[in-house]
Amino acid sequence: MPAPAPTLRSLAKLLGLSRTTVSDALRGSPRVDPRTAQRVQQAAREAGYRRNPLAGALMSELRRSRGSAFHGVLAAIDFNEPDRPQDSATYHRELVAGLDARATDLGFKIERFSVGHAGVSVQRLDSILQSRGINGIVLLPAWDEPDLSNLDWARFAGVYTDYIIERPRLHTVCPDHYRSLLSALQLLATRGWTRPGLYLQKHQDERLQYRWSAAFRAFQDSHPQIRALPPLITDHFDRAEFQAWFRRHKPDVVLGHHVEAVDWMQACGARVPATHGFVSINLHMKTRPCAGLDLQPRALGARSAELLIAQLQRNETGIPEWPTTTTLPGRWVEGPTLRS
Amino acid sequence: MPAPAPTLRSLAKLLGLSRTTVSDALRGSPRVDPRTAQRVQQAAREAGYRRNPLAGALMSELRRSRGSAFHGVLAAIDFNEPDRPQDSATYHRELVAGLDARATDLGFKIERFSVGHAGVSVQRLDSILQSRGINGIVLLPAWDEPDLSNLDWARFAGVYTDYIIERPRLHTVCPDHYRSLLSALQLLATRGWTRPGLYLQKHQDERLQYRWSAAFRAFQDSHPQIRALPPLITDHFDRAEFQAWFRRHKPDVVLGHHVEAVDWMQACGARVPATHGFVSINLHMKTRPCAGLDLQPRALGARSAELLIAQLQRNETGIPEWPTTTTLPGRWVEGPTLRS
DNA sequence: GCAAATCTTCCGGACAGTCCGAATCATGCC
DNA sequence: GGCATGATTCGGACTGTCCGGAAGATTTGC
Repeated sequence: MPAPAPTLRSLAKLLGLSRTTVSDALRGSPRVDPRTAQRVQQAAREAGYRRNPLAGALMSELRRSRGSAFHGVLAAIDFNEPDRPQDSATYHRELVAGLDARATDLGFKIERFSVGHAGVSVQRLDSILQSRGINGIVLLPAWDEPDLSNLDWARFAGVYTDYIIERPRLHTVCPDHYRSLLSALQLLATRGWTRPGLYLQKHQDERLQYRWSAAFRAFQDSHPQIRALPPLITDHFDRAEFQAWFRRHKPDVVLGHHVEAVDWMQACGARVPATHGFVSINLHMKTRPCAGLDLQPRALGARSAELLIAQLQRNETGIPEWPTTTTLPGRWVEGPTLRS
Repeated sequence: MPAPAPTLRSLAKLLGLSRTTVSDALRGSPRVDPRTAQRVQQAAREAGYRRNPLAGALMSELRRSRGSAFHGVLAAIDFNEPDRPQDSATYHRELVAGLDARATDLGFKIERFSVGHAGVSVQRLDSILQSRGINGIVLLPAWDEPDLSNLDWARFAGVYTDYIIERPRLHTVCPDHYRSLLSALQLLATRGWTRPGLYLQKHQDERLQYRWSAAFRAFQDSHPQIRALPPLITDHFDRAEFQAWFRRHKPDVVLGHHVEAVDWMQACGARVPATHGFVSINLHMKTRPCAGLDLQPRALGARSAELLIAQLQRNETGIPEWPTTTTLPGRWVEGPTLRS
């Protein structure tokens, strides 16, 4: 018969102290006599006491927010960037939808906030969140490098829903671009395509640390039967540049973000999907029906909610010691720009 | 002045019922009169009641486990592979150490099991785990593709601590090889190294879907001032092959797993660290002091424990609908094989 | 027809750890 | 001696859940 697990109260009784003194002592509060604190800590070690992190999280929240009880509200922060491309709106929306759905399942609620330019300042955000008793934050993808280092992170737990954030270094959740592109290329190879071409905007590749082009090159290197066409990586989408590249290297299937490339290919005499193919590497940016990769923003949003809520349940706030990246491979979707 | 948020107790008082009846009613317990339940639910909606998810999780766990000493036991499964290289033993040990430490923090305990060859069969494992009431499983890295699809996954939550597992498709936790190598190369570039060379065993690159070589190529592509030497990727570590490659391409710094390459370089006339450098891309495989990347198995183990325990606390078992990969960048470590 | 058994519905106790105001006691100063 | 100050400890209140049992209604058995 195993002995029941020691609790604050049983430990207190053992020591002839009150549960509060024991609690304060274990957390190193200056309100207790150092000698008492030491005695308590030793007794805790010997009794094998382990504090229940869930209870800790609950009580800390409950006591701190005095009255306006913890209601599990999470903030979704949108960076109001004027130069962000419009075509990422669908992706954003789906991300928030997944976030919302999963958070609701787990008993939390999402509220959206806008920061920068048309939105509030970071300092204002800090006081808004603190007065509302919100301490879980999801940062929606930003086009440029976001900076929220001015927030008082000791009070918050946060997740960024894109590859890299340095200010501060938080856990991130994002698509597995590398693996997604690799499996798309593998699928195309089994269907007989031998001259895949990649068309990217430079900024899109750089912000992912070249993961798109790296996967493309790695696939070429490991598949000798595939023609190693050089990818076209340009500063801006440009018809003339694309067509020069297309005519010169003659890809049979083009992979890229910009669906309008289909028109440009057809203007060069290619027939899509009869003779040539086009594959979108982010279907949420498409402006017309298309085959390609669904990067699954909805599932990413759900996963972000889980990650954040797990932190809150462990009562973990602040910048993580070892920030991690959680990735999800894309899902292949058939479409009219590729013959089956 | 905002009204205080409604709680179970305030709602119960309003309705003239006890807090337990209200709680049961809101969770659809068959113990309450359906008419009462409906009345409660309507009142809750009108009052805008939202249950505190933290308190819910805590109490649910508390009541269910009825004062047992620990909240649960997790299984760490080791695949007993005869052909696994010996040099991964340190990495394994550190991984388990991190797992154990974090699990203990969170009120869980780790027990190790061995499967295959010298260990038990998968079917035997299934019955052992079920009879012991264990339902959280961490799979330690396997050299070949592990197969645990025969386990009755409806009862288990699992995490694999390496890149890819297909049988079944679980969440995984592993180093971010791509990002680690990229930042190591960037660091070397800022220190003036211009001819980095990569030396890999083929199997090591393939099981990571070419992430090592892809990062190496991506770095070369994006840094024109760096000489793009071809990586040496061989079936086995081979001195003659290495030296031929070294003499021909003259790398000034070599990155790889196999520290013995330092001897081979020196036999070719290179002086390490005076004129040339060597960087290990997995310091836990080193057989002598060395500069390089610590892939942080301890932190990975800790993260695996968190991921698994979060699933258990949400009461989620079975194969996840969308398996994700959680990665952690390596940490740069100085050493005697590289001048500062 | 009435006691006993069964079922329905609701209630109360116990539980976790935290925070802050209040209580208690010792010490210093005039 | 009286009062202010400081050091230390304590108690109350807080969240939602589970289960044993109370109270009352209904059915069963003879």
